[in-house]
Amino acid sequence: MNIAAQATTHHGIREAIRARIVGGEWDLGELIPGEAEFAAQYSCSRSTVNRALQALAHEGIVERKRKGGTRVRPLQLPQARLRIPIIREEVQSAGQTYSHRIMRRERQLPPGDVAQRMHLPDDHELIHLQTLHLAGGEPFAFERRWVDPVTVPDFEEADLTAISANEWLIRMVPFSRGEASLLAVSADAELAQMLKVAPGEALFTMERTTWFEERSVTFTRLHYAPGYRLNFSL
Amino acid sequence: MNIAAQATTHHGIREAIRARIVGGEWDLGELIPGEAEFAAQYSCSRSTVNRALQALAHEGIVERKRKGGTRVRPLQLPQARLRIPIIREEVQSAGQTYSHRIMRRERQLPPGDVAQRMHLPDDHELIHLQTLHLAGGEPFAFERRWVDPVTVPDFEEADLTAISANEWLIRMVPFSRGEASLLAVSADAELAQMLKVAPGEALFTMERTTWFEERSVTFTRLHYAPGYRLNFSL
DNA sequence: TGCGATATTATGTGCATACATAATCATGAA
DNA sequence: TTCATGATTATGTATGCACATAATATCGCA
Repeated sequence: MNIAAQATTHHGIREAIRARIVGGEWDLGELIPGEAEFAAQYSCSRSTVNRALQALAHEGIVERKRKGGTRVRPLQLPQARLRIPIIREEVQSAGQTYSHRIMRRERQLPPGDVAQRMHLPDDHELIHLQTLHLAGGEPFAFERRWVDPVTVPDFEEADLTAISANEWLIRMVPFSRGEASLLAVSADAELAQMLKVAPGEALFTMERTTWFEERSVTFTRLHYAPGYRLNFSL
Repeated sequence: MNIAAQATTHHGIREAIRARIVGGEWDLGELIPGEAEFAAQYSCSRSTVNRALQALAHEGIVERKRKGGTRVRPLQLPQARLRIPIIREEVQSAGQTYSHRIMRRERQLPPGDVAQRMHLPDDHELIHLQTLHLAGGEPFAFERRWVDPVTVPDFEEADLTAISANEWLIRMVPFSRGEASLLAVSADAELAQMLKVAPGEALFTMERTTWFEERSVTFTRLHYAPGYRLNFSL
């Protein structure tokens, strides 16, 4: 019933142990054999078993404690690696031609909730950008973005016709960390007009705030046209 | 500017190198020093550097190729680890009391789209369950679930008053893999009544299909009450 | 010059060993 | 009995070494 009888590679052993766990050899929360025991079973060194078990712990399959041993994780909480898609790639990989139109671009005071999410004072001016993303000429998503010109001084003169603001920022300020929320909103009049849908339509929405070393970079609110799904595997 | 000057532990070195990458010491796509070079710089063994760089590669910060060396990843695509919350924990961690009411429970043929998502023929009977999840007595989310009684024969007689179907299934069929989609839907009449909102309201919705070793376990469509946000960090 | 064989090189991996660290268990004194 | 102390034990981690593997560079020959 083993998935495959591999050589004594660390991920061969990882898969072997995973199969035994999934196969129900041990109950949830139960202690599984120690590294030395596995090493003997698979005739490999303890280091190799260690790497295998560490990988399983990293995945959340098992929990390990010094001296406490390794046990099957009691409640297997589903988790997934979610890739935030780049809109252009998303559209193109669906076989459609991508384009975008900048509807608005100006320097202004942000609304209170935006300033709050970016951890900025109310009187801090930001660059406000509205972009309509199109797939095959049809509205795909509408984006409202605020950028902090203090953190990204070059943004104000950036040429955003060839490359979208999102990709421009990723290129200029990589390795920024951030927070994101997913939610559903009803289309207001402006959104309805932009996306060519009826007011009140349910729109899948993603908000993102990103920082680079404690300095706010950008906040975006992205509304997808109806029918959009964000898929991932768990 | 170093995060911290640790000893020569593999994750000390990992963070040191990460800081140098983030600090812009090398351009995007540029080759960074080899393992031997880093080992010399930090006076540790090549194995230790190897682990550190492998971790960074796993994170997507760098790309490694045998003989090709290690280079900073050209386009840093944002990705996140999304934890699918368990509703009870979600409600309780917000300080509210959780409860649920089973509104419906019967064996029936599923709608075509459900059968399709579970990779089942149209004439395969499933257990259909409708549950209202409440936070502090108020509707929090409404769930329609289909369970395959062939894969999970015990489910039909499961006592779902103390424990929710979701947690029951996680306990009985752990380690199942699956797919999920996030989307926005407008409340139909039934949803509006269940969640006590106006028809047409935008509802954040999660669909999940899970399998255990090629056998379908369950498909759920979960509609959250308005105002819900799924938060995560990137 | 063109091309295939060979050498070189950077990462990938396994192993034996040594020591570190944290939690538990056993011991013994108050 | 209770509590402090030290022994025990399982995992965590670093190291030197050997060899595997893949991609590139180089060389030699036609």
